Amino acid sequence: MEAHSLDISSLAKQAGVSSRTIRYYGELGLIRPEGRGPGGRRLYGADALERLRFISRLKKLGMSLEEIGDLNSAFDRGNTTALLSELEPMLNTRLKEIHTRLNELQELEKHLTHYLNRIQKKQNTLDSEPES
Amino acid sequence: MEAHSLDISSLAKQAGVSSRTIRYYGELGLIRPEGRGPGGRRLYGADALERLRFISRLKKLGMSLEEIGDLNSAFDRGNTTALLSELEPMLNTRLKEIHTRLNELQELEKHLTHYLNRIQKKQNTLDSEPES
DNA sequence: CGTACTATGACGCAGCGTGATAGTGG
DNA sequence: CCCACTATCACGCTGCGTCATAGTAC
Repeated sequence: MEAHSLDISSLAKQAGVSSRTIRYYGELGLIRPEGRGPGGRRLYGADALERLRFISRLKKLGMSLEEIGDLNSAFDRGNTTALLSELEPMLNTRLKEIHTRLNELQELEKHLTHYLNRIQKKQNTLDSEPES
Repeated sequence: MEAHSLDISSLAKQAGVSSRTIRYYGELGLIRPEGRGPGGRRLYGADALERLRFISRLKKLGMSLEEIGDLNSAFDRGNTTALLSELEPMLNTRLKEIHTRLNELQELEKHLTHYLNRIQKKQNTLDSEPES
């Protein structure tokens, strides 16, 4: 194909993911090779790298691959406005979930600390005391 | 069996879990019925309820079923000292993981907030400065 | 001629939810 | 006879890691 086509492992290295990950994203329809080289090998264009980085950023923001897939058409059209307006509610949802999860973990932390204190004091009431 | 044997759904209700969960715990060797009733139905003693509650408490502390399984022998022997001494390092590990996770989530929160701000600014820009 | 890499296919993981199918209690 | 409940499979979910098998690039 094009002179600047990348094979799967080159792309993987540049994007900081594994080849397996790229194949998996392919199964989900998140990325496609420009074409296939000899031996059926996937050949990717430079846009694939950009797309992989886009995916990685969204994943870092806690989005699922399914949600990311939902943004595909906007990304494909290069329609920034549409992309942003779809992205915003998703990220807000994520933000709420993170707050919830933060609270849960802080609760958990308190319980654990409490438990550990009790253990250290050898106050064994593990299997009979009710919990708050 | 014993007059106070419980069937799986009664036990489930009292323990606040599903029948499926109890069967699954059975597969993992976390709980066993005293015996089987007519039709092969599982019959549980009162100790099963106690054990399920123990499991639930540990799960609330973020422990995996596998870790919980490791505490089984101590629980079976009713050896509180042994149980506590095995439990403590596990809980400490959990606590560290929770701290790590808390930090990650807080980072994530910052990124999300930052991103959302940029989106809103971008949209404003795009709104006032239509397609060129 | 190696051997490192590729392709496809499929199981594994955590903790159950959720059917499917068939046998039972009351 | 009904209907609700039980029993035993077994797939689904999330995001790949990893192994198996076979073909291929260099």
